[in-house]
Amino acid sequence: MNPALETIKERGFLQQCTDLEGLSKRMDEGPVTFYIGCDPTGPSLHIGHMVPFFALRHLRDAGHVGIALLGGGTARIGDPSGKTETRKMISYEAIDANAELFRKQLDRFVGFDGKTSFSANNKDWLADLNYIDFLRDIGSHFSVNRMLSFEAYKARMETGLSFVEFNYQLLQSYDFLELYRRHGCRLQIGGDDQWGNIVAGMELIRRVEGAEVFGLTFPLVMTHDGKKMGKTEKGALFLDPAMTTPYDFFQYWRNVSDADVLKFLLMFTFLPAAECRALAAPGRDINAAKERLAWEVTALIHGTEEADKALSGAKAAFGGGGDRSSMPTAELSRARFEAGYPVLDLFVDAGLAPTKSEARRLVQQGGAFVADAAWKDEKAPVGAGLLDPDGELVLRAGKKRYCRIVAK
RNA sequence: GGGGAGAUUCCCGAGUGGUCAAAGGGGGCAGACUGUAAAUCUGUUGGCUAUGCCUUCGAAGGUUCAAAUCCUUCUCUCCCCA
Repeated sequence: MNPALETIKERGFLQQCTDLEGLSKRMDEGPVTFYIGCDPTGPSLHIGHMVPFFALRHLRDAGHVGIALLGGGTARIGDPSGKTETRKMISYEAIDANAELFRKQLDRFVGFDGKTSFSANNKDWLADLNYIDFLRDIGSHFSVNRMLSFEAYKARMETGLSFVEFNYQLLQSYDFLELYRRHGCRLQIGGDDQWGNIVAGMELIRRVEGAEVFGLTFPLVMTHDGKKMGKTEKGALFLDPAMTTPYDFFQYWRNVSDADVLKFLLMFTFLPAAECRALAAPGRDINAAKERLAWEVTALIHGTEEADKALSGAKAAFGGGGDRSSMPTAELSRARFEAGYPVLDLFVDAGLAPTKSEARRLVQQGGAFVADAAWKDEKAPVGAGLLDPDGELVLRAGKKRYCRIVAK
């Protein structure tokens, strides 16, 4: 098999391929142009979006040409694949703004050079489509019977599917065709929920252009206990540091299940596969492997400096040395400590509890720690005497949530 | 266009005049056990100036001493027929 494909497979990115042998042969012959689509439906990419882009880098590094297609046009109607209900419509302005944010984040991760990797936006050819022409030229190639047999639509037959969403597949197929015409794109890669759309695009190109193109999907990445990877209590694991801090991002990886460590090392880092396997080998310190995983992924997304800081902050919090100033920090008024800071307010102000009732529960259940000692009395105020000489104080909620307070 | 069913707290879902901040499950949080893992067990899960007060059962009105529960209008969803 083609070495680039071998890498993809070895690292766990290969779920299905329309013609593995044919694709392999094609890739042996020379650079293949491929694309990944991604609809800008929110203000930031999250880690779940990134799986195909890790693959893009592997393929790109093997000499192939990757296109990141922003779905500025398709986001206007919403993809029903893998969803159980209609997504809310987003304003055109918001989509355009999101697309630009996505493009910047992707540029940072992929490094678009305009030759071996670049971005495109399907708004450029979808926004001004003529309905009649589109039906005539594209729509006539689609069979409703066939579309209804696709798993992506089947699931929605129960809950309802609007006509608009039903057309998503046509637009995505048209994207593939357009990229084939403009850039000679011969391969579309994406999550396994895109299989139906990818195959449809492939068939459209065969009918219209008589050309053979390929599709390849990645497994839907689940944690070993069956949850969607990258989902936290607070929502997804975002790339935007303002939405998910590098520290929290780091902690997510530091806390993955033992059973997921190897899989995540292979998929979300660029460490050689042999090294990944060695790190996660039985008998090796699994926590060291998690720490490495966390550092590597954080460094890829936020840079090595932020990764170092997150690691250092985590070590300080969990008692492994490190630098306390890298811990999550909140600045509070010194005067309030001098007046006696009500504990409940303190935990709320530090961001460790969303409401005072939650803070109260925390204290009552023995999960509130001030300077490493459990605080038992919800009524007792925290005085300035507990601040260390630097005017600092470490609070902890439960076992893992830390906040360093700096009194000013 | 006609007929029917429904909208409950983060999610699913019970509740059909006071005993309802609302059963049960899921999820979350906390405790125990641990390795910042998993599994398991226990507790907890609207807010607050707190033995009480305020907000919440699709929206707005109304009946009543008292409404998630009854009436009116509206919005939305689903199903059947055309």
